[in-house]
Amino acid sequence: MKALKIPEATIIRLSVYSRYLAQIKRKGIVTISSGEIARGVGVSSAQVRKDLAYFGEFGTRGVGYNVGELYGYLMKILGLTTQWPVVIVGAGKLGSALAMYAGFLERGFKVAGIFDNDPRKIGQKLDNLEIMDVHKLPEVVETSKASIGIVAVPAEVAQEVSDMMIRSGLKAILNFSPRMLVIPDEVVMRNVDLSVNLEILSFYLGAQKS
Amino acid sequence: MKALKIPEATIIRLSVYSRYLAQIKRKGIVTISSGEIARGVGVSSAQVRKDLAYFGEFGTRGVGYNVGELYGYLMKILGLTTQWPVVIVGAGKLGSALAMYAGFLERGFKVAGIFDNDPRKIGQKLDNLEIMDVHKLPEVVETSKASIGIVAVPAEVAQEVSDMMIRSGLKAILNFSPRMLVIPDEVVMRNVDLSVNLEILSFYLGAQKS
DNA sequence: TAGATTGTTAATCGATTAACAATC
DNA sequence: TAGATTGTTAATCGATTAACAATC
Repeated sequence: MKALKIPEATIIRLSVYSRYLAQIKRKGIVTISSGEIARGVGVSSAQVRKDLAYFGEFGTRGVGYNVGELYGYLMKILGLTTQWPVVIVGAGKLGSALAMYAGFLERGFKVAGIFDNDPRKIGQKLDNLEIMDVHKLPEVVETSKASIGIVAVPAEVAQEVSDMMIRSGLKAILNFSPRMLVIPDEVVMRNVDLSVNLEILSFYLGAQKS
Repeated sequence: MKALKIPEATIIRLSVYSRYLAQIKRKGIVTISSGEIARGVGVSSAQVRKDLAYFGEFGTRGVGYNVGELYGYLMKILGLTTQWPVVIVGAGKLGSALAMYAGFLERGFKVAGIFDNDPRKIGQKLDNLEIMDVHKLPEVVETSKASIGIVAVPAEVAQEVSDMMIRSGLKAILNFSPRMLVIPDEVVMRNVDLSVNLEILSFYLGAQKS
């Protein structure tokens, strides 16, 4: 599929475009230009065309793009035409919120299980989802065919949990713990740092003063 | 303070370094080299030195950096030596989880108030924090001296909430809604997209197959 | 045909990496 | 002095922007 290396920034923007197009589609608009997409999401029109060009030719010169068609292509490129089962380890505040976050479901991610090692939490329900013993992880990964695991545990046990996830067969990890995880090359990982965004704001607020 | 333009990627890494140093400091280690920091957080040693060089000279040639000292400098640079009051609008799953997220408090962010417009939510308590009517926002921003607001509402009302935040006097916005917000130039904003990280994993998992 | 907009190439810009003199 | 490591400059790499031929 991918001949040349695609910048990660491009993938992020494709996700943004796809959501913007979903919104435009809902309004019943049929055709859109790169310039309109650009204005809608806050990038340049050249950027939009360049990003799309990595994957093919989706538009018509002189006309623009068919909204529904382009949306479909983007969802396909992003791998969002099938549902991804996801498992979460850590049923604290963050893990629980993520488990019930509707935004994931909207984009095709289904929580196949949430796990913890705290006996007081195991067996409790989050809506319809029962918190399971983390020892059940390998079993659930297998039966649900999950590929993606979310690490929502304290930093001290994040590496251990990540190791267990990989042993269980997960191929991708989304790490919410503020700790660098060591993983094999073939596993895909992303680190999400909730605090860092506030810290960047803090930095810029501070810089403004001086 | 800042003579030349500092890459945002540098700020993000400074935040990562600072947290790694906190961990090292707790272990009682006094001196560290750029190479060790680099290995600890997964970047190159040249990158570490370059990032620090934007702000001054913090090390000793032939020796390395004093852990506690460098940690202090980084916290100062990031503006984390004072506590930032933060307000959250939207007391749904995500907003509530963020309000109670301990990771923010650890890094100096204190939730000064959480707001909603749903009468069923107003008056309810999240731990010790009472969910307030969104009409009280301007008042709380003023009395708490908050500068930072977190948008945790559905996309449809995100712009409206952002406008209200800015009218209330907030100078920085952390936007969790998947919608581009229009804000005045002097306001700092960051968009956090929880789904996009899963989508990137989805993309790479898909690309591996072909 | 005239006007509009794509896809793509070349130019620019910015960030990372490599290398090394300075110096502890 | 010898070894280590910083701070900084220059080289490399990669991503964004500008420009325009292709074409609807």
